[in-house]
Amino acid sequence: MTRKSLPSLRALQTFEIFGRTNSVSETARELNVTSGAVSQQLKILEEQTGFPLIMRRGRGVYLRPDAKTYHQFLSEGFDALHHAQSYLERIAQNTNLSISALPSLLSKWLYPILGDFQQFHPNVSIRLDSTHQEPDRHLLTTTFRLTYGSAGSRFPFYRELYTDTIFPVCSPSFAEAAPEVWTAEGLLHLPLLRTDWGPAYRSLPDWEDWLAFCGVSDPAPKEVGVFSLSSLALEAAIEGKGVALAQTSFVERDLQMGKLVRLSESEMKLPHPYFVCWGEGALKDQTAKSFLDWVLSAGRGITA
Amino acid sequence: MTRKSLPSLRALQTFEIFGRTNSVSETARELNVTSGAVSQQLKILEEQTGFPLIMRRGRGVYLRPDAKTYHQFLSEGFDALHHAQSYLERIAQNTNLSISALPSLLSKWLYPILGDFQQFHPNVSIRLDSTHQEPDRHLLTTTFRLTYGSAGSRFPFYRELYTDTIFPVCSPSFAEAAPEVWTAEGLLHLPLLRTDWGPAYRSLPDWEDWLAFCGVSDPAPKEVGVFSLSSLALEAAIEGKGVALAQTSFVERDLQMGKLVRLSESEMKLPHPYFVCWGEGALKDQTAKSFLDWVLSAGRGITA
DNA sequence: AATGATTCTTAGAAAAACTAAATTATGAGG
DNA sequence: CCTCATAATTTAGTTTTTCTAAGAATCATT
Repeated sequence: MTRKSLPSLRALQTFEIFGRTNSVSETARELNVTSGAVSQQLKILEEQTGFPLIMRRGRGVYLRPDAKTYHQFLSEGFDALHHAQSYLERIAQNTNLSISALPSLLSKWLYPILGDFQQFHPNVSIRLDSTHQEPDRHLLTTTFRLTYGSAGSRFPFYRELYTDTIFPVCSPSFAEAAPEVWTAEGLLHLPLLRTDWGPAYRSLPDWEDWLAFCGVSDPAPKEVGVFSLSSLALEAAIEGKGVALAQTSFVERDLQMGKLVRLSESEMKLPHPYFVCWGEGALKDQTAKSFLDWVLSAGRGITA
Repeated sequence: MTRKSLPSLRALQTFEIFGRTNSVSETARELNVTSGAVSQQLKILEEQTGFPLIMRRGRGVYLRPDAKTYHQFLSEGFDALHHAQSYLERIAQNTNLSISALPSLLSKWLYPILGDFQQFHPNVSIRLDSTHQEPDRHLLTTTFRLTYGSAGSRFPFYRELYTDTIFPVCSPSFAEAAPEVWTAEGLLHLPLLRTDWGPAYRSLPDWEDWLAFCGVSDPAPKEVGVFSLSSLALEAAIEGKGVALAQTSFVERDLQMGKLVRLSESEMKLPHPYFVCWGEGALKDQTAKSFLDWVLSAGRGITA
């Protein structure tokens, strides 16, 4: 990821302005320096790039034909830097929220309901970060982190959102084609979509746990795919590729819309709850406080 | 066009790397400086922007939530600078031609036939610049300039390309609807598309000149539009908006393709020829020499 | 409590950028 | 052709910025 080193940035900047103005003295004026300084910077750039960028002729100085495209690219770069700068000035007064969450939790639970919050806080710009990677432990880099289980308790402050429950689901057409989906034993010989939670979330129940929970004695299911995110496993189930273990909070909409059917009345509790976490000074901000209240009440909606 | 001043570029660069690595020492490594230097630059950026970008906590340093977007924009900027740099390294060995020409001459004559040249010089990359503005008088900034009349003789070297002739044209459907287009007198009451050549090219003939040339005594034509480029007037004629004065070299294709019809057998010579111009060292390059030969022979094709 | 890894803080050193003034080149105007 | 005005360059010396080095502080881990 390390990039090559650039020529002197000051020289690049000088060259960029010179390319626009085609005049040393005008460039000097824009940079608030003397024309001698500009002259030197241009020479430095030619030395450092090893490329003759400029033609000098008496009292005139001109970009070489080849250098014009180079100059255009540089201009775009400096434009972007200026843009970044004006962005910074804009956000200086705005209220902002930055929320990091586990990918599936974000895409399947928080994001679909986030509109409800924004409706009441239309001027708040929210930055979402979808990552498995837990942020710094003090939560300085993000206002809130939504995560699962023990990961939550490692942050300075945290509160339980809800404890999810799981049950098997599949697409309606799949259920019609394979009536044995309705019994736990029947599942054994069907394609089961498995979620690989990764080393940090080993404790999350998988098909073996579900089958044991249902009293199946020798759980050796047929396996078709390992998905790194539960949202991907659910997509596959919707497409009729097999049966997935779904979390209540993640499939509410898909069940309502008839894209998935629930295959069992009983359900299994996850061993840990989801948490919302924040850092030391986070709640000083009124908007952050509102968000916390809102997200907690949304979490209570799941349990109820 | 003058832009606002940026914070210290070195500080921006340091911050950009820090935002990617999230580590002072790693940033120091990438910049080949000590970590103390990085620490200072980050502080300088915060001072200059007046915005708290970074949270410090013991041995850890973190981007503030708000600063992440700022950092992304900066990253794009530096990406562009790196891109410019790699472009420069790439073109270092290539043969390049840079050609500046009057807009209509470029789009209506040179560009359509340029493929013939490139066919025989496939490795030559050509940069085209379409502008009314004449380049520096020594032609250091562009290899060739194609221009009209006296403008050509102000460059160190120049040769005549061709002297164009003009005649009226309109779309076939327009001619059908208004049979009076075929006589000069008939034109007087039709919508005539006029080209405004600007102060530098006053000598170019307009409708008044054409009507006088045809012997019409009191030329006071009805006028519908002034177009700053002759190529725009031709577009309007093709769309059936009226009658335009066309140059032979600009409408050859449109006549062949039946988009326009020529309304008079006679034609009027332009007072001056087009020129191809170049600067002192230009012909040292073999490719430039080939281009000159080619463009001159293409120009002879018009006169013949 | 010791250890190791990381960052921060200084003072002073090194490098980069700048100024001022002399110098060169050229174009414009008489 | 000569002179004047304009622009850019060069050089020496100064100012500013950036860097290093070494010690202090913080905090997770052992």
